[in-house]
Amino acid sequence: MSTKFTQIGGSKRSLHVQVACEMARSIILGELPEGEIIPGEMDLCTQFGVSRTALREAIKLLTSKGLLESKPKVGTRVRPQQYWNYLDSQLLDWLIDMEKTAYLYEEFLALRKAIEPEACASAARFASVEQRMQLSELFQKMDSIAKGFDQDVWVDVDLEFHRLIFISTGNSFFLPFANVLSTMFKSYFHHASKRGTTCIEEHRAIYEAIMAGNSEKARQASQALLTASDHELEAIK
Amino acid sequence: MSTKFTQIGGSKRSLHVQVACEMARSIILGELPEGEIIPGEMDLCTQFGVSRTALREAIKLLTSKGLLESKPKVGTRVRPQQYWNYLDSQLLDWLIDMEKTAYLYEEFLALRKAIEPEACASAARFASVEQRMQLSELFQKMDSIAKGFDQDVWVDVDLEFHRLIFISTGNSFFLPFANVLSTMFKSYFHHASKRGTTCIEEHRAIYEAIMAGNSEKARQASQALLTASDHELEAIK
DNA sequence: GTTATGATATAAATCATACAAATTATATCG
DNA sequence: CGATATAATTTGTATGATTTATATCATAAC
Repeated sequence: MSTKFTQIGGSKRSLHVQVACEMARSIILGELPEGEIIPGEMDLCTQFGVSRTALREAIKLLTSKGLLESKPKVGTRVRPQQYWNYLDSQLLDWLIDMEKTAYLYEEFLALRKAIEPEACASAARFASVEQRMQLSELFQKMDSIAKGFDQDVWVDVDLEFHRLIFISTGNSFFLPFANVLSTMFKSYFHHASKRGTTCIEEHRAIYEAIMAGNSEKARQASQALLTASDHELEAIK
Repeated sequence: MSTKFTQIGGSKRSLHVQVACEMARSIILGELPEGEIIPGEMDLCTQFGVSRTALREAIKLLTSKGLLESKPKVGTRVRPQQYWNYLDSQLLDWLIDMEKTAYLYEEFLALRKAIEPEACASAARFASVEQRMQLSELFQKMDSIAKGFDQDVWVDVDLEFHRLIFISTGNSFFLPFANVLSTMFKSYFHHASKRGTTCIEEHRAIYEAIMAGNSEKARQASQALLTASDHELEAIK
């Protein structure tokens, strides 16, 4: 286990987050296998070159995300992968910066196909008056941007559109998806840089269905958009 | 802000988790409104009667779940609700122990309706040979338990059945649902104590469809089960 | 008057150290 | 040989000192 980790320092993020990120990396890459007891706190402190306070806060962070589990005397062990909370935006942020994680985009699209049509249907039924106003405002912005296409601006507005839909469901459990979606989008457009389709007509269909309170139509429109996204993903591979 | 929190101590769980739980409670109940700066570390230490170490680890826990956010000089503030990670089993565990959270069961059922049919469909396509064997074993157990019905045993096996389906999708993003489902199930059967329906035939339909690799049938069977669950929930209200 | 620039106060961040508690392993005694 | 006590190890908790980041305000430049 000697000198597995490199010294930390220099970056802008807080120390314990950097340490947590490094450890998460090791765990995800399988350098620290599931069930394995990781080195003791003191060992890790010297390896990372940080104090025990910082290290422990890093461990608490990873414990909260389901990656670690520690007991007095026995040590801190890596929990089985099935307990990792992939729907945590911070964890996801660390994941997608790694190699061989392209498959995550496909898996995420599969999740979206399950969840977003239902979210759109719910939004059509439960969105408040205020939320419908916000959605209307947002879509008008999208519509105008779609013509003179500017990718950076588009991503932000597109994201806000989908986020607002999740919020408008009024279902607490749909909220985390908005955040995860945000993380995935940003990373996706960052890596697969130049791409140009806005699918504005598909978005319009969703928008109009939600405004009309037609949940069945909203569901179908969302499915249509995601099928289009599917073709995009194929084109890139 | 004086004496908002009571002294901590006595329970079996680690200190920082108890503190985190108490703080989460206050936040969720709105005693600490969104955007509000919570008292400084020293204040909270004296209020809870714990050291700064314990308090800070508690804050890190809540930060990881999206409830808090802290910056030097400015303090630690409560993040807007839309960033809270409701799909974190620990957070959920704290939530459902509180009053006026019955609505969570309904919201969760709505989420299940979106996600589980797709999960079953995926499992039918992607489950490995080993996973199919495990599922077979599990269902036989369910079938035998369903006759001489013992609630405690049933819940465990039922849970394992659904968990295995999520795992069998091979999609990382479906894994967290298994854990959340587990938390919700346990709480549900704990509160609404005596109830007896196993829906064994609905489960059988799912099981057989997955084993047969018939994803469309698996999807429909799952929908049928969830509709039955819907009626159960109605009966309790 | 408006906009940069820099000092300062403050709260969190980090460090270092000490002690407590829990659990495993070992050794001792009946 | 078995049960119980003891010791050793690892995480858990506590505390004080020190460092770093940033909002605020004062000052200087434009």
